[in-house]
Amino acid sequence: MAKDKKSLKLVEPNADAETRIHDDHHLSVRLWLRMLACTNRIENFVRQNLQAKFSTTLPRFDLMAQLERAPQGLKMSELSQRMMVTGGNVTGITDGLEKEGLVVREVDKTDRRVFHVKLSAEGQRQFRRMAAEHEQWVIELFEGMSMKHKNQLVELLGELKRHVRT
Amino acid sequence: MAKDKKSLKLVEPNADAETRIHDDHHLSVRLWLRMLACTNRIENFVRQNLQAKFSTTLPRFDLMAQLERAPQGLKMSELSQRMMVTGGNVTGITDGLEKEGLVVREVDKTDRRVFHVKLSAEGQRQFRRMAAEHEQWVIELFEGMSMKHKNQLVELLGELKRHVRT
DNA sequence: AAATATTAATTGACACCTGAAGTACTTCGC
DNA sequence: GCGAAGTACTTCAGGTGTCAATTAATATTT
Repeated sequence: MAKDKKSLKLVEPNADAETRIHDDHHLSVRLWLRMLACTNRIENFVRQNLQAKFSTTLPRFDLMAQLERAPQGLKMSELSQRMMVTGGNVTGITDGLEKEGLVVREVDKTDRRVFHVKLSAEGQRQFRRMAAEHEQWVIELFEGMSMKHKNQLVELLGELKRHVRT
Repeated sequence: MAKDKKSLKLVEPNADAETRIHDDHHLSVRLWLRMLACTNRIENFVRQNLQAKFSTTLPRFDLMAQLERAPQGLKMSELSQRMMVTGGNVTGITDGLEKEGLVVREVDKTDRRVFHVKLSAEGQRQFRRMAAEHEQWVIELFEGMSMKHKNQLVELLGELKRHVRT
């Protein structure tokens, strides 16, 4: 049952658009699941290594990494923001690191509500050792991929990050 | 102190290679951090919505999603593999869902160690409602990005996923 | 200055997650 | 058949994560 040309012109563009939209939606979910799978694998690998070689955890490492880049110290709220976790969580991790002497809470002179969290000398030493290894693990994980493709990924993820703001 | 041509030929290519390698290493870490930032944002968004609109959590949703695609049921170990989490964890999440009647554990006829976990009728109903909304959230999050770029991302992440195989 | 609102950090309840140890069952090798 | 090895799942301790409520200090309003 062939349709005449007029009918085709009216109907098919809509059908195509719908197909395109449907594919696009499917594509978004597919993309999200694939992203999740990749990060999970890498995260698991890094976490296992941190545990096996340094008896520490990813959140502890992450917190120390933030502090290493901020020698003047960071407020609890700043850590919370940068680590993208809630404040209560930061309290717990900081407590643990402080108990082990890797981190110190310094009181603010003018606002007694805030702490400036800093790496201790021991914390710096330990972090540097871990960071060097950590970099190797990441390099190893990504070594199968060409620099060109890595650059493309960084670029596309940057775009995504901007769109996902808030 | 100028070096002669022979010396230059020997040394400079190495220097360039080292620079390139260093950039490449830096790039890998940069890429990893950016990936992590993206997935964290999306994950937080989805988790908050699941909590607010369905009073459930991402792991529960994830487990149900796995079961929905496998009407014949999945063993605990299969769930563990597919969700990329440990077995002990799956036990806990399944316990919770079973207690709420969304999931059932059926014993295997021939091997009394294994369970076949399935969605209950109620579980299927509830999951379908959640899945429809979930898809909308994901589409919304990715809507700023062109289909072409999404396809590129899927492609590149697929390559990465293959390389990261344990 | 006193009342009110806002902000920084902590606490507590609950869910997740891992790794290691434990239980129950099946299979292997003789 | 029978004991050892292996497999499927659970349990437990400890760290991570959320949200909501709380405490303490600072800012604002009147």
